[in-house]
Amino acid sequence: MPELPEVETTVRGLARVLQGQRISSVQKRRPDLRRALPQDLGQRLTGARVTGLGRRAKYGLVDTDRGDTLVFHLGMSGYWRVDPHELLKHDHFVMDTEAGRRIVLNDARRFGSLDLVETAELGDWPPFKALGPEPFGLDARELQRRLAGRSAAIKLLLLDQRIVAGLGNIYVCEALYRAGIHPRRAGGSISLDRLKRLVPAIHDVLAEAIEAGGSTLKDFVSPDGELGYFSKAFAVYDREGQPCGRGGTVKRIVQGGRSTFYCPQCQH
DNA sequence: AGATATTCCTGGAGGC
DNA sequence: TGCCTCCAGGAATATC
Repeated sequence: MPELPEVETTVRGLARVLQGQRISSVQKRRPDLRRALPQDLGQRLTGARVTGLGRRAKYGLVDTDRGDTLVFHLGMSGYWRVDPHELLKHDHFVMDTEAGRRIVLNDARRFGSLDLVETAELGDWPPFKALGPEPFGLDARELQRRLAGRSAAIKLLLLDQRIVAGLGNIYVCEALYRAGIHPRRAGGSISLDRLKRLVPAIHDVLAEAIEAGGSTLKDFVSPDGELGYFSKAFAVYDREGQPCGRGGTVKRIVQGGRSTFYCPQCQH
């Protein structure tokens, strides 16, 4: 599912098609995803030139020369296809460039979003305003400060986008495993020494996933249609009952209504 | 304030 | 074969 590495991979793929290109037309194939698409999306994008692409947390950003940024979130099932032969069920948004390229957003579950925000106002845009720091650039002391006084499980706190922005269920499980930290441990009780193992673990697992082109799981496809392969490298995620690789056996528990995978032998 | 539960939606998997 | 239930994912919202 799209977490930070998949969004990063998607943005890089879209950049190859969109960077510097003029948008010739867009097509809304339904009026809403998670929320309504902007009424004036078509007018504001048509004829605009793409000046840059970027990412904030799990959001992809497409800047235009009109001072607007198209902000997309892939939710749980969203993905872009490039130059598809045909349109499929759940293809909700189509954008064409003057160069004759096409990108199509498919999102069966519609937990994703598409917004058009004035680039200069992005920092004040409500969904961005509360976001914590990017995982890259986060250091152990900063994380310790953000966890201070919190009694909730570290697993849940790392999923909270206000504490760190961009982590999802998969990479939180993997990072905690790598750092040897039990997912139920109270966030505020973790020593600085242990956070100094956790932060690099987060960096490493994300960087490796980006390097691998994002994980596929069930329905992530990179923009050029190639499947990523990082999912083969999961140590614990979706591996209940299987060996963790260091002699332990992966266990599944539920936290906040969602599955956590960890190794009781390796994580304390 | 913090912690927890619920909601949105579809499709795939597994049970009978 | 079909019908049923359960589960996955992210984030906003509601409720304790």
